[in-house]
Amino acid sequence: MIFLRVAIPSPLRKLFDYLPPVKFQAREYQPGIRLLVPFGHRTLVAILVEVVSQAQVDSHKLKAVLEVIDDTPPQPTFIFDLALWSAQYYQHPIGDALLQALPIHLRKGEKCERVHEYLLHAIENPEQPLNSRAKKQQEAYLLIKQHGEGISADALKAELGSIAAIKPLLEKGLIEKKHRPHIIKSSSEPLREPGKTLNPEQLVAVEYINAQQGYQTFLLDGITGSGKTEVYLQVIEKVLREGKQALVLVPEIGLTPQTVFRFKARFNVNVVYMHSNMSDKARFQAWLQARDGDAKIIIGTRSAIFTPMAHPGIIIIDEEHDQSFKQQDGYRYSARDLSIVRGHGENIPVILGSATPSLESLQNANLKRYHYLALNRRAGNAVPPSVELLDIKACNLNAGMSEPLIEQIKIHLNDGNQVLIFLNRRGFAPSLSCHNCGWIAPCKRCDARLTLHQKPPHLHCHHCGSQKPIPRQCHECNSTELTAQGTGTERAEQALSELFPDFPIWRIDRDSTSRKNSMQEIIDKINQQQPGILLGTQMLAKGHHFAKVSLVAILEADSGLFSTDFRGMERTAQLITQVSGRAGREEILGQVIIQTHHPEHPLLQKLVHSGYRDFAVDEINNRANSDLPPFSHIAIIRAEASNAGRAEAFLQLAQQTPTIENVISFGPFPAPMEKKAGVYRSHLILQSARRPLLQQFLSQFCLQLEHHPLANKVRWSIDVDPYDMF
DNA sequence: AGCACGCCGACT
DNA sequence: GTCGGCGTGCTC
Repeated sequence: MIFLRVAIPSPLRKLFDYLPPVKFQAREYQPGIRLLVPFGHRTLVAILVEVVSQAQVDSHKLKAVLEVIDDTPPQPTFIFDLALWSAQYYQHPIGDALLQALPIHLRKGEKCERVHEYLLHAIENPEQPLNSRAKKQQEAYLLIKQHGEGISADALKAELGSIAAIKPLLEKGLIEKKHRPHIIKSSSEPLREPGKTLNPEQLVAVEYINAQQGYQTFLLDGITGSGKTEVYLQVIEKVLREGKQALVLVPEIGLTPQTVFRFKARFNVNVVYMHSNMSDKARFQAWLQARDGDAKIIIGTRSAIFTPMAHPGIIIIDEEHDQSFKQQDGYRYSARDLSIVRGHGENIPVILGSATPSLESLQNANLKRYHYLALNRRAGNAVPPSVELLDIKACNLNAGMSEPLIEQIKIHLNDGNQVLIFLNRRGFAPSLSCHNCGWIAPCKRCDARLTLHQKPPHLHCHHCGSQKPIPRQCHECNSTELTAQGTGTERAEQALSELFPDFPIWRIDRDSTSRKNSMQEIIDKINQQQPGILLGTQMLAKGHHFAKVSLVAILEADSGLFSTDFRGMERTAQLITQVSGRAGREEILGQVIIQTHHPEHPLLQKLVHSGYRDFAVDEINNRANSDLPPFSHIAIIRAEASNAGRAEAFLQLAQQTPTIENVISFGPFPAPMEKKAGVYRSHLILQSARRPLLQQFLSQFCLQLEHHPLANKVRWSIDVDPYDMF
């Protein structure tokens, strides 16, 4: 008798045993295949983990598998094992973790088949004549006839706008469908256009990486504009020449058409990408092409780390410090960290690239776990920008801008250049307060203030999304003197348009770019090169190249300096450095002005006068002195409940279970924003100097939590290697 | 997480 | 009388 032990997408951290399907047939059950099983009152897609001869529960409780979906596992064993490893490491329920490693199409139980793409061919001597009145059909027929090798329905649609004519033409036998051969002309020469000439640093990096065999991790630390992408391209070239594939992960907002275009322009190979705004079907087809080796370059965001490759060649993580590589809810895995595990397992190199590497990666380079490669020179003759701290302690501010800054903006605009103003706050003002009694409009569901927006006028909570009209009177004293406190991008835009009425202002934040393509439209306008002001939030910090920007102004550097989060300083430094990198490219000398109330802050001083790397050395020392990551490893147990105190009570009880030696727990503490979207949140922090010890402890601790008397009354989750402490 | 079961309040 | 509110408990 055999039993099928399967993983079920549920929050339960265990496997479930099933009987083989009733219509029993002698067959082999390979781990990794998908099964349809009855579970409670539902039918779910499950994944076979192992075949056992002894069930873990009484046989009368066992149900039978309804259907075997796959004959063979849809993904290679290695990816299945990676997903298992990740479920274990991140302490996430196994079924959910295994299913999240698959494309959505497969999670839903769809058959794992490649859609055979058809090409339409014209039939030479059709039995029926073409209907002379059907103009659309004639047009389509002629176009198809022109394509001797056939044309896809998609391409036809692009030409004609409609493909309604295909059906009648097929029925009349005027055209026919033929399978497109899968192997896309794999020309022996992968280069479509020659690579750029490398500067000596790039050359060293490319040659160093290409000289290594098998698994190695390289930290490519290259300042903005130093040509990291060219290094990636030339390393990929070697991979392609060996007939292997490259997986390139980019931050969520970094996957733009231009990114993909750069790879397609260079190489004569099938490049696919996976992005959240593609259809499930399109992503699944890209996944299949990668799995079967037909896609040679795969570009994707976080979840693409689980994309199988038939001939793995290299993994590249661009902007490795970016927080979007860590999933921030549910299954909290880090695609960057998994890329190292994967590279090691598949014995292929991994490149982590960034202008502002994470302190973890820098420390790994210090310990010689990673090879450190630096690119310090900007491409062309671009000179690094001059950076200054502007003390605004005693300054009058107009919408967050000091007099000296406004003067500088004027100079740069009059020189015919563009100015970039960075303000990491959306809306008109971060709060609305009563001039008479000091009351501040609060969010009912969060421990937060409501942000005032003017376009359209309303109060908006940026933490839970709730909105309400602007009150006319103070809720405490009924005074009508309500005033906007502080500055957001809307207000800065208004002030700038009054100060500089002759120049265009382009505002870039979530509100101004919510419409599809509106971001691209604004960027196109900016790149028309006339002088003007770009004003925006961190959306401005990444990727986009603005050739005409000569001045970058950071209106407020202080918010991250005294953050309760130990990574606050690191993030601030990364953001300042990334934004500053937008200043001055090519022939224009760049200037960066950072407004601050704390010009004497030692880390700010270090960052401005010595740069990110020296800053990082100091900050790594600080981490070492306070035993924080990367010098220790932590996990957070987060609990939330609608009932105040219950989340904390849960963790309080949990905290009483003894830890093992060398694992310590702190807390529980109320979360930095205790109440959010109507729920109360509490944290328990576990820390150890040794990763395996923390792992060992967490495995048993999770099981205890699951059977905790309050476990059903609170929502709880675990975050291993948390990125932020919220 | 779902989903059903179950036991109390305001509707045709 | 019953539709539906969400507390509680279970899932091989």
